Amino acid sequence: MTSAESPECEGHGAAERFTQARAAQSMALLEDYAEMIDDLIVEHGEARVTEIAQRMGVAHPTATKAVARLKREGLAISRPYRGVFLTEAGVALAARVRARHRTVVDLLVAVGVPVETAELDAEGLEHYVSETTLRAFEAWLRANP
Amino acid sequence: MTSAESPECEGHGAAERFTQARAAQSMALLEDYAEMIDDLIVEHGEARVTEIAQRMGVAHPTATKAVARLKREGLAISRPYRGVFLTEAGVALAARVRARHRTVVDLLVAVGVPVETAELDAEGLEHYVSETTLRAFEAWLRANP
DNA sequence: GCGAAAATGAAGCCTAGGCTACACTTTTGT
DNA sequence: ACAAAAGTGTAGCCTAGGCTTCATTTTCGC
Ligand SMILES: [Mn+2]
Ligand SMILES: [Mn+2]
Ligand SMILES: [Mn+2]
Ligand SMILES: [Mn+2]
Repeated sequence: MTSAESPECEGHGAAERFTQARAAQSMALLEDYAEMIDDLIVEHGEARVTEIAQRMGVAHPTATKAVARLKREGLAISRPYRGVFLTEAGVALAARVRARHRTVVDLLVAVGVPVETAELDAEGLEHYVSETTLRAFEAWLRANP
Repeated sequence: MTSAESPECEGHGAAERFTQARAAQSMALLEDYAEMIDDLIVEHGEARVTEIAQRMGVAHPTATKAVARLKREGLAISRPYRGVFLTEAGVALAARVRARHRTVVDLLVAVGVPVETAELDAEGLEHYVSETTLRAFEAWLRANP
């Protein structure tokens, strides 16, 4: 539309895409930390801030801030100088995120992306895969084994 | 690896994934604005801040800040109370981003994602698709027409 | 041409998410 | 048992990217 052709041809469809992408972005950090904390608990029985920071590739106060946000959102609990643990909601999120991550990697590999690259890209991609798209991926993978 | 089995079994491979994802994220905003400004110039001959803001779904000062960053990075130029234009580098970025966006949508649709959903998800996904993955998508689409 | 409307700029506030520096607590080794 | 080392918390700084509010400029209608 050059300016005001029809009252509402588009112009509102465009913004929605970006708004949704921004919403997904705001969950990305939470999702990655939840999954990683769950990994650490499985491996070590607890998740320590220092190791979370190491694996995320950030300084330890950065990890501390992320944990604070997880707690604020009801996804984690912790006490001073003790390990970090996930709430029920946190564990559920971690499980969902881990499954989605795997599906994304599987689909990438299935269409010819090298495994190494698939692992790298999936870490960013996963957070923008909607439920609908995820189900489409799963269906396609089942149909193309 | 419970703690320190082998000197460097892993623990450094994990962080790289997140570091790469963060790097991609820092380019996402620039990419979307460059593409949109290019769209507007093609449609209207120029890109006005108000319309950029409308299409991005943000307030106009937010768009102004984004344009300031584009200028700082050598991707755009503008003068007070006049339209925004792209530099050669900006036009090149826009073209690359537009092509990648289209490829991502095409691949999603090809594996069974509804077009509407593909358009929504692609707006976030595109920024995390590496060159290697993009080429794999293109090859797969050629092989599965 | 001029006044009203629209667009733009500028200032200032907020949160998220990075960082360093430093203080404090816990763990560890002798 | 106690000193050193490791881990953790806190404070404070930075940038990006949202927002509102208000001043200024341009554009438009008459
Ligand atoms: Mn991730
Ligand atoms: Mn992941
Ligand atoms: Mn985008
Ligand atoms: Mn796009």
